[in-house]
Amino acid sequence: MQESSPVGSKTTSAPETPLLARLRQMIVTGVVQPGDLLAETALAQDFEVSRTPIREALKQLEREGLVEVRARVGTFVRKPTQREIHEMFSLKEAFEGLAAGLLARRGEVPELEQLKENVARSRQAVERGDAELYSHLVHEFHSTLVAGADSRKLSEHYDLLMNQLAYHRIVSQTLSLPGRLQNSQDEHQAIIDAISSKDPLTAELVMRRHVNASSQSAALAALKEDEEHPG
Amino acid sequence: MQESSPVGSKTTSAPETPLLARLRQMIVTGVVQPGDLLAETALAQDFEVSRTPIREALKQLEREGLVEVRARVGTFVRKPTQREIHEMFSLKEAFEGLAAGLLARRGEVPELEQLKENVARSRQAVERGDAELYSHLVHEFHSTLVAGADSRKLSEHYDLLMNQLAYHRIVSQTLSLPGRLQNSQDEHQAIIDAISSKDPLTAELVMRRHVNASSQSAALAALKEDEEHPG
DNA sequence: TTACGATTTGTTGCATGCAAGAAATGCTAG
DNA sequence: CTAGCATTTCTTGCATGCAACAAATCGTAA
Repeated sequence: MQESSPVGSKTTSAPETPLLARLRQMIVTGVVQPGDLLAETALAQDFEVSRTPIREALKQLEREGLVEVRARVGTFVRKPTQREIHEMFSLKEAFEGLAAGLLARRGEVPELEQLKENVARSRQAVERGDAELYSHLVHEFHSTLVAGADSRKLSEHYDLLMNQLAYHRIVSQTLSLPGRLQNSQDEHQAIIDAISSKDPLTAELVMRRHVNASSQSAALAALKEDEEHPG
Repeated sequence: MQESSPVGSKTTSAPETPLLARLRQMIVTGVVQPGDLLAETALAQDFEVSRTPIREALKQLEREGLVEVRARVGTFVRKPTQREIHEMFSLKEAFEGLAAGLLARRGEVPELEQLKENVARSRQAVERGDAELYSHLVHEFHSTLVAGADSRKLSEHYDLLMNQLAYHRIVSQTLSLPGRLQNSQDEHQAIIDAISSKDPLTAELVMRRHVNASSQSAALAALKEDEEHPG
């Protein structure tokens, strides 16, 4: 265990391999679906590398909760349980509430401007009835808000969480929209107001109420979706 | 991308290898210190396995933020930056606040009894002036509280966080505790009271104030420590 | 037809060899 | 003595071979 030099960790660690990113993308976007087998040999051929780097990527995805590696059986795309989804929504509320509070403390930052623009564009999307665009903008709103908290550790945990929730999100999103659309829009505006007035406590409170309301309707939709297409 | 059977993820995924656990333990307990080189070949000989499983473990520890792998240079034990420590304390507050709220909603559960016993034992430790025992009990208090939230996902994120904070904890806690000893004890009691009366909002609020106060004290101690022994 | 056992197939786990590159070392010239 | 360059050493990255095991398949007997 010899000693050496580098103790001051730099600003950030090395960027992850493109291979890992591509595999993760395939899962969260639903290109491969829960239950599908991800065989190392097959992937190695597809990506034109050996099994070794594939293996490393799959191991990481296992830790991220996206796949399940069963020894000497295979690696399978994982589907979160209903309970896990519920737990993850609780965490989402905590993370985004924290982010809103931190952002409110920061004052005038570019992310705040981006949020305002986002709400403006969202309003147009609502008027036009463009559900797809609105969905995209909602996602962007939450991403921007967390990024605006300016906390790398928070972002890491948040990304980890949202990757596991992503597949679930895209299947339930469209279903949960209609009823909550206008409410959601109003809540976004309220969040921005609280942040703009540098009121961290209110910002967090309003944010958490918003996430909670969204989560409940999304969870409801997911449950319905799951009953129709079990397993 | 052929399809297959297992879609219902079981209660839990496979337990991690003992090798990974041992390596992680070496880092969080300070057996190897920030900046130390963890060479794959050397570790392979120590653990009497080939480089392959060592590699996998090190990669995972990199994902957990405990080591930094520099390509074709070496794998080094990582030391969080002051900023990262600050960010992690924010997350700790959010996690434990969430846990306190969830626990307060659960009513009578064994973990609540354990917390009460913990406070009782802590009081004795305070009277005896047993700082080491008290330090241990403080850690146990927080662990039990999070476990009592009964959320696997929360626990996963919390463990991930605390592993990165562990080394920092053992070097700074002994310094930061003495001054806050009685305060900390009172706050623990207040947290239990709120949980016992099934008041989630108060439980979370009190918990967060407690974590915040402890964190500030710890961060201060760490800063002082760091000035004397710069990384 | 059905139940059951042997065999075949498919998968991951691990060991090992080699190459690429970074860093330390030593050597040489001034 | 110092600076700079060549060389050596040490490290990880990747490819590949083989073993262990699980599961599916096929054949056989009742």
